[in-house]
Amino acid sequence: MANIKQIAKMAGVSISTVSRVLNDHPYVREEKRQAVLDAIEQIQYTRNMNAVNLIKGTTGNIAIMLPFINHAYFSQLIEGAANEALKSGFHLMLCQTNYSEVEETKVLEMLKLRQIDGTIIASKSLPLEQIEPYTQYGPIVACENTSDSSVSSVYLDHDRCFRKALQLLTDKGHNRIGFCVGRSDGNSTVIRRRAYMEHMELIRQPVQEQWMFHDCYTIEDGAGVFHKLTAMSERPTAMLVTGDQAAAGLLMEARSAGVRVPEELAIIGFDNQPIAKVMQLTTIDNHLFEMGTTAFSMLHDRIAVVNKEPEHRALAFEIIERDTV
Amino acid sequence: MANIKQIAKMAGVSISTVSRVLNDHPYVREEKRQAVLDAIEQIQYTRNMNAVNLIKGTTGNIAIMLPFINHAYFSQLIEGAANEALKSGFHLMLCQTNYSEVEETKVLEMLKLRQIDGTIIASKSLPLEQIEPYTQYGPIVACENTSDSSVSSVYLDHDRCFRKALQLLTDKGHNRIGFCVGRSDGNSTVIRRRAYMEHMELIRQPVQEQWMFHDCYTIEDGAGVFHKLTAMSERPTAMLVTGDQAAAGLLMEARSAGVRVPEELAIIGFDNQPIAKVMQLTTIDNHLFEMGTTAFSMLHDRIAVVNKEPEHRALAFEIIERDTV
DNA sequence: TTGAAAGCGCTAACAG
DNA sequence: CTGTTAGCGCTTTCAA
Repeated sequence: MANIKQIAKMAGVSISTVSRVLNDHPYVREEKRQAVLDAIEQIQYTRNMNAVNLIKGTTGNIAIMLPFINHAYFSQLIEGAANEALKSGFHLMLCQTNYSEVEETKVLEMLKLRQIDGTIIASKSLPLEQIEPYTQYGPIVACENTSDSSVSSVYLDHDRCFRKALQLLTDKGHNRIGFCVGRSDGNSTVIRRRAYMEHMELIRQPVQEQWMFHDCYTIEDGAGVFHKLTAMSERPTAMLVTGDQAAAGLLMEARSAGVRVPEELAIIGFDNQPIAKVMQLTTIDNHLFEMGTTAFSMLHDRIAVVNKEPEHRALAFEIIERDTV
Repeated sequence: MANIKQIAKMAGVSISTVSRVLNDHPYVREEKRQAVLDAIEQIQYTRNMNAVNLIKGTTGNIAIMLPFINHAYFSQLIEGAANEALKSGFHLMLCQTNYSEVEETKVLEMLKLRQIDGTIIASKSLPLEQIEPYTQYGPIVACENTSDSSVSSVYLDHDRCFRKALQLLTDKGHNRIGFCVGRSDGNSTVIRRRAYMEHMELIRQPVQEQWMFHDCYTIEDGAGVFHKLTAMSERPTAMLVTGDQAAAGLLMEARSAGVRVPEELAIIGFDNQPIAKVMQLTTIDNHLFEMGTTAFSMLHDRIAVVNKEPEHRALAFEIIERDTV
């Protein structure tokens, strides 16, 4: 395929001149520029970006690390990041890890291999200490609180968020409260669990282990929770469900089983997804799209300005009250 | 950062030897190999992939072109492709286009710029003639029928699929049938519309323009359709909805408005997504995940074997009968 | 304004 | 088995 040398020959100039017009440098006489442009047009020349990348040491690619894709939470996040990336002319590499530490490390290694200029960590299982060393190879922005780390972050304050939701439930007269979360060992789960424990203590309610559900991601998972609930002798009257998909599944089953919502069972979802609106589900809007855009722009800033201080930004959230509380 | 030369010096060998151990070539005496490995370990060396890419002319990256990400249809497709890509050690670049021809062209140009080794087109608006020329720069696999083109494809036979669904509706006694699709000018819409027209003629029913809805993607879009339907004096008794999200929205509103499903309104969705199962929605499983995996493996084959014949593969589909028909 | 030349870091003949 | 050498295609001093 055509290269810069051929263009130079065709246009009767040196390769430096070709490079100059390619890069919009000043100081190229108009007629030479035209000659180069003509030659480029004629043989349909395009730069070999690998050569450019080699010499520049950058690629214009960034990675986004996530466990799986087919989930509304990550889709929204990705969409936000992708939108911003598109605007800045960056390419987004999707790195699915299934929470495997080996795969997560591979993503980080890409930074060292100079295949990407930076990475967004949407969710991970690797401990932070194993991630930090990689910041010397390129900026990293995580979508969870990593304060005091060289890894920047944009996150939801799970503690405040959970407490506020619990308080709302209590205000509405619910004391028998349960919750559903994702990974049982995830960073956010630890925080939420603690917030929950403290709230229960505050309102002087015993804690029921069986009211805490893990691995709730999909509509079906939510539906499953309802059936587990009905099998219990002691049931909660309110559920906090992190993820509208799961919350919707729970709500759907509850309604079709004739349970009165919110009187017999109040539900608060998370993420403010379309399904929540249609089902009139009370939910917490945690600005996932904005999380994606912010993550990208923080990353972008750090790609542009080397050694920029790490930054940690908490996102606002709000409770959208609808019919399930 | 460290390069191959320094390793060579440290290990007391030539750069070729270093390259050989890096590439697992035979013919390297064990003690030299060990010396190289030690040096690599010592200064935490990793290859600069841009140099490798330059010389090899490949990147190990492929692109997936799609209009938007945050939609179950594409999420499933992406997940399939990403899964396969992961297995083969390829990286997936997410290229969101919003159906803009400019953006779509940019994705194709990446092939020329040697930023990717091939591309999957999940959905596009660019005419095929403008895509074909790019196959000289790398393989392209589209997720829609492109028979007789240099662009390979893996697709759903929309015609057969629509007819079969329409027939089911008719068999169940529904003659007043409407449908919802995505883009009004999309390739699949043309096919579906024709299948619909012919079916209506077959069963000697007049065609009602107002029963054909476009741009139905989300749950909310589906809910909106129900309200338009109720505002009509002449209403269909069955709807074919391409996309379970939209179908679910329609179904949800219908049920909560007290419409008897399927007697007064039968609904068939598409994609067999989790929401369909939970809502007991009859739907068509069109194997989207498989479409993604197949698209990738077809692409992969063509990256490995240059000038392999284009291939066109139709995927099977099946109707999952539940409670809405 | 322009061109020559020195790399960027690596691979792969080729000749030992 | 191993090293020398010639590039891959491009950018960027430096000198003219």
